[in-house]
Amino acid sequence: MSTPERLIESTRELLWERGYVGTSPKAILERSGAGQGSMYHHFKGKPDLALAAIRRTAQEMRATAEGVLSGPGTPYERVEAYLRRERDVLRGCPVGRLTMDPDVIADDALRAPVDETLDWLRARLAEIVEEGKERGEFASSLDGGEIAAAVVATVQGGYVLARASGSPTAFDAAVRGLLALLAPPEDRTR
Amino acid sequence: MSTPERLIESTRELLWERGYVGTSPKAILERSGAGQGSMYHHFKGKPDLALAAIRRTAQEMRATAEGVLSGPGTPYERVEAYLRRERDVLRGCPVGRLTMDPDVIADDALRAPVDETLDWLRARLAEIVEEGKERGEFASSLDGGEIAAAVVATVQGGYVLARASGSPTAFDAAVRGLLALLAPPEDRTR
DNA sequence: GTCTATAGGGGGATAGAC
DNA sequence: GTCTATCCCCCTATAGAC
Repeated sequence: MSTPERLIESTRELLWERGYVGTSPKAILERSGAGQGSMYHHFKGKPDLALAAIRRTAQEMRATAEGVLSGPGTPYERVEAYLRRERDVLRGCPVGRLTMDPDVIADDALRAPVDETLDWLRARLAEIVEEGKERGEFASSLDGGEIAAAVVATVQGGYVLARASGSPTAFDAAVRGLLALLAPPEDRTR
Repeated sequence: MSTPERLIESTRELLWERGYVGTSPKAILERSGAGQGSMYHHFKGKPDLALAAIRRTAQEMRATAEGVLSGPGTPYERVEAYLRRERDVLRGCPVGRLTMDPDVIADDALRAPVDETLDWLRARLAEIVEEGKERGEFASSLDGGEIAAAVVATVQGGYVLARASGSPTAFDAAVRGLLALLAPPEDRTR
C-alpha cells in the first residue's frame, strides 16, 4: 500500500476508535508507519487527512447499505435485512460517532460527508417504505420519511445503548422492538 | 456557589459541549474561575472531577425523565410525553454522548453512571409499555423491554441525525415516525 | 518523497509557599 | 483553601537537509 493510502487507512481506524478530538497526528504516524515529513507532504494537516478518511468511510458505509437495501425481498424484508445486518455493535457507527465530535460539527467541510451519508440513507429507506405502502405492506397512514428517520435513529441509538452497557444486547432489543412495530398487522399476533 | 460546586458545574457544561477527551483541566479552571491549586485540593484529578460531574448529570436526567413518565395520562400518552419533551436537540444528550468517548468507555467507574441511567430509563419505559398492554393500548404480542429499547434508541439516534444535519428536523421526524408505529390500531387510519 | 530538527503552546499533575 | 512555580510529555506544525 502506498504511503498516503496507509495514512488514510490508519486515520480511518483511529477516527472510529477515538474520534477526531482523540486522534493525534502522532498516533496516526505510529499506526501507519509513516514519518512526520511524509504526512505533511501528502496532506495539509490533521483536518485535511481526516477529511480524506471521513469521505472514504462515508462512501464505504453507503455502499454497504445500498448492497443490503437493493437486495431481494419485499420492502419489509429489505428494511429488516438492513436492521439485522451484521455489525460490530460495540465499535459503534464510524460515521454517526463523528456527530459527537465538537471539532467535526464546527467544521462544515468535515461535517458534510457525515450529513450527506445519513441523509442519503434516510431518503433511500423512505423510498422503500413508500414502495411498501403501495404494496399494502405498510399502513398508508405512515410517512415514509418519518419511518425512515425512526429506522436510522434506532440503529444509531442502538449503538449508544450497547456501548453504555458494554454488550450488544440492547442494540438487538431495540431492533427487535422496531421490527415488531413495523410488522404487517396480520403478523401482529404471532 | 462554593468552589467545588463551580468546578463541578463547569465540568458538566464542558463534558456536554466537548466530551471527556475534549475537556482539559485548564478549560475547566477558566470557566469556573477557580485556580489550579483549588481544583487539585478538592479533586484528585480530571477523572475524579469528571466522575462527580457525570454522576450529577445522570441524576438530573433521571429526575427529569421520571417527572414526565410518572405524570398523568395513559401509558401511550406518557411515552409520547417523554418523546416529545422539550429538548435542546442540537446539544445532544449529556449522558448518551459520553458513550462515544473512548476514555469514558475504558473506565468502568466513569461508564457506570451512564449505563445505570440508560438502563433505568429502559426499565421504566418497559413497565409503562407493559401497563399499556394490560389496558389493551399496546398489542399483547409486543415485548415491553424491546419497545422501551426502541424508544430510548430513537431518542439517542435522533440526536445523531439532528447534529449531523445541523437541524432538529430529523429528530422530530424520527419521533413522529415511532409514535405513528406505536399508535393504537384504531388510530392508524387517521 | 522522506528524514530529522526545531518550536510554541497545551495537557495533566505535583510541590510548597501563603 | 488558594496561589504560583515547575515539570515532563504530547499536540500540531514548519523548515530544511537528504
